[in-house]
Amino acid sequence: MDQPTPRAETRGTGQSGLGPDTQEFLKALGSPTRQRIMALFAQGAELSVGEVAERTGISQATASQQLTLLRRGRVVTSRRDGKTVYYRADRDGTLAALAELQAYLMTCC
Amino acid sequence: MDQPTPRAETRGTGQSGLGPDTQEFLKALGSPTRQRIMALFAQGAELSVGEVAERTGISQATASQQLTLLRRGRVVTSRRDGKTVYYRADRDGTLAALAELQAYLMTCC
DNA sequence: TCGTCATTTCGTTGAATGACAATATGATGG
DNA sequence: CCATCATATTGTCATTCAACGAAATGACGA
Repeated sequence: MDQPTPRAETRGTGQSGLGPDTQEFLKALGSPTRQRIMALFAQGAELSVGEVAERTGISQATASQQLTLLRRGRVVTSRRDGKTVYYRADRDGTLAALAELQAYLMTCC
Repeated sequence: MDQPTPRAETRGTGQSGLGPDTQEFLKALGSPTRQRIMALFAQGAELSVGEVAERTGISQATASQQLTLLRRGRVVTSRRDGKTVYYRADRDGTLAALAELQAYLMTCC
């Protein structure tokens, strides 16, 4: 039950703080394991789930789950080529989250 | 099965990952409760532990603990005035973490 | 179609986190 | 000093999270 185009952009949170997307972004990057995964995507590298699992030493199931969380945080994007799903850093989502984070931090600093 | 030994890595602020301070920063802001706390510090407001506890509806002990985590993440700073400890947003720590986060995201986008 | 490979989902277990009550620490006034 | 107020720490429990193995889903070639 996965929607490939979930553009639920609830921008109306307002004064309560960050939007849900940015919150997911922070949560995604706040995990040491997911940070270790993200280190593999440096320089625009594109890796399959199996490669991520092998390089990080975690099982393929765990890699798939963690990559799903990273995708929910708009940190990576996925591309399917046959039976293989390739992941890479999500430039737009990352920059958007960073911009919102910056704007949010402007309100308290 | 190959032996998963991914240690001996992630040292310093190279491209392999973020520094420990920024990791703590992300972890601190990734919590909904701590985000709710941070929303109180908008516009440079300065609040005591008891005020944070009362406004968020959590106990005084929990407020103190969460504020300690936020301070460890360089998100807030504390100032003691008599028996009261006032917390406020840490401008320098926040900007430093944001800068490092930006630099880190440059390596993959 | 059938089998196989890569990924995803399911079900479970142990560790980490969040929250509270109770207690300890520290600071000020009498 | 001693009492008191505000904060920090400790102990405990419930919830959440990370990770795995096993099974289901989806895609391609024979």
